[in-house]
Amino acid sequence: MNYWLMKSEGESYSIDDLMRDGTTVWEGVRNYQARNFMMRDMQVGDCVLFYHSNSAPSGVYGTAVVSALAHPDLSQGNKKDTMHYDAKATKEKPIWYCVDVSFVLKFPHPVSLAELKADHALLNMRVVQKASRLSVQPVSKAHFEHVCALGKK
DNA sequence: GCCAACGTTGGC
DNA sequence: GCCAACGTTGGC
Repeated sequence: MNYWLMKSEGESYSIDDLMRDGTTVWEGVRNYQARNFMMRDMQVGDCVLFYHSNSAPSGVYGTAVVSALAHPDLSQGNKKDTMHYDAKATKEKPIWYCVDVSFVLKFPHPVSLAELKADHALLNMRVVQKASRLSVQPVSKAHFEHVCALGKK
């Protein structure tokens, strides 16, 4: 069982959207490190901190669970999706993969990045480091549980 | 293989 | 909107 933090721009797909949908396909990741975490390390049942970036405030808004192993990201073959289309990918040899993620909980108290940064227990958490751009990051069990405790207050 | 140029991310 | 940090591309 692993623990993760996954980022979404609050404007494009929020915890409320996930609550409504129940499950979503985590399409659109175009970073090899993030892809590799999804492909190699994510298992069904892994716990996810759902992070809103570019939001007011940015921070962790709830939790989710990995509900399907990595599978080809269909948006790589869609020419109309200029952000995600990849001319080097084929159906036989996809480049990009993604998992499915299901809603678990929306925090009554979203934990802002400022709060995460101010908390000494989270000093080594990746998301609080400067310029932490990776959109899929591993999180320790202790950090995961600590953030959940803050969010449930 | 180096590295400059470029595009993207994301906090502020 | 600005800009620093980072990843990728492509010329050499």
